[in-house]
Amino acid sequence: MFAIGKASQKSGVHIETIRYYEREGLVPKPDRSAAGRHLYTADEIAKLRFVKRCRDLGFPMSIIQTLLSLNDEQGRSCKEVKSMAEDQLVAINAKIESLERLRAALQSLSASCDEGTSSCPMLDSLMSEAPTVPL
Amino acid sequence: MFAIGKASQKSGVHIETIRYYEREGLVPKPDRSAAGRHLYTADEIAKLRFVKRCRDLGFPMSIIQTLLSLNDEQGRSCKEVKSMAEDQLVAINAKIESLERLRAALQSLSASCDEGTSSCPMLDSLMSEAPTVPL
DNA sequence: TTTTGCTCCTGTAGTCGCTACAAGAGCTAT
DNA sequence: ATAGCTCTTGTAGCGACTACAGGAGCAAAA
Repeated sequence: MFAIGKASQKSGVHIETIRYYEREGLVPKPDRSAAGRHLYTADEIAKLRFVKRCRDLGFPMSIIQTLLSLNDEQGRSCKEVKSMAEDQLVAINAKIESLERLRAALQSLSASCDEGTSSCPMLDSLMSEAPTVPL
Repeated sequence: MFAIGKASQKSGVHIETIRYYEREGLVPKPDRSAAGRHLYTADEIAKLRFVKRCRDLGFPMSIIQTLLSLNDEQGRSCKEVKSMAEDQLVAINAKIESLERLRAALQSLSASCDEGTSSCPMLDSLMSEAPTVPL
């Protein structure tokens, strides 16, 4: 049994964030010591670590909630998990593509921006009705 | 002179978002008609369009505020603008790389997840102390 | 002219995923 | 005993919106 500081260290989730997850019902509030402190079991810490990894993978909390319940459920969870992972992959790919388009636009605007000129081509383009760069 | 609905249409910024920008002081509140409605000039609409384009390029509001003031200032703004654009490019590249790492991790986890098995390798890996996939 | 239905106004609260702070109680090491 | 860390609850803030509620105004059809 570990206090919240240890649980935070072992899971990699900040103390404040653990409390936030508990408030939001993403993970259950653990039992307490006589003095009213939360005490975490190894299982509860594993759950926190799971949440952290999923967040790092870009899953929103609502999806993580579902994943946690699939995990508790045992059984034919794998198919659903895989499909959620694939949805997430699609979302990540979309984000990457949109950032790449953005980068191209910014690079082209930035390249037009030379040092000596009195007005700024980049600002002018962004202000104009028909921009020189597609977004 | 255009009412807020037209200004929204012409700039591509949602009405509520225009009001939000005005509340935050990013753009000035326009003059009013006799009946108390905001009336937007072409210039004010251009400013809104500028803010929209910058937001689409991923600039935060604080940077946009600086860009707007550089634009008003006239003069040797171009160099500073270019440097801000380059900072933004660095940030975008970092985001793209981190998303690509994420994608690799998710793909590898998802690939391990086959349909028939009773427990889910992906969930197991995410729950375990030493994960099979680097983040 | 009245009525219908759109637009506009202000103000407030909600979103997501935290993060920070305050004021107090408890626990541990010297 | 004391110093200094850790824990508790509660609340407010972040960025960039978005979504109401409740009311006023305005333009065009009947």
